[in-house]
Amino acid sequence: MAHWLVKSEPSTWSWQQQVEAGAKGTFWNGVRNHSAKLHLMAMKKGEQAFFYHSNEGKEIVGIVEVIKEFYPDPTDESGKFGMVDFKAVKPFKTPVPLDVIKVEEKLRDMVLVNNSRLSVQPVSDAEWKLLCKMGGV
DNA sequence: GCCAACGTTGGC
DNA sequence: GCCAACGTTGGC
Repeated sequence: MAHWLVKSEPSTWSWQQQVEAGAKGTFWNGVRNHSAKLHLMAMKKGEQAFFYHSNEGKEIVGIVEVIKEFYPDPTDESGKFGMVDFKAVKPFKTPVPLDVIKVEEKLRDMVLVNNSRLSVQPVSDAEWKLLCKMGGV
């Protein structure tokens, strides 16, 4: 099973809001990048992703799960992009900030470190396990 | 608030 | 189809 990492600016959509959305979750729209779109399309229901706060916090704050696979984004006039639905699974006991990820040798190949602008990215099994441990989950 | 990195756009 | 110019993202 694949794992992922999604980014959001807290001022746009925060972890807190994701939690408040509850079990029915919410859509994840706004992706207008083809690499990110390909990752969204590859997601399967039940797969999990890290929820990362960009700009403010710059840390992984929790885990979300895919509850609806890729479907067209009605707010995209071009019709090229789409979105998935996520629900919050559980918060990190200890959020893992970017600077900690950067200095951890095992995480230095993460897309988050090397291509910080990609808003949806894959996470390897090893990275997933380590980050869960670091987050106290 | 600044600026580097990246993606996209548009002229040729 | 190439590449310069521009806009956006996101770390600092």
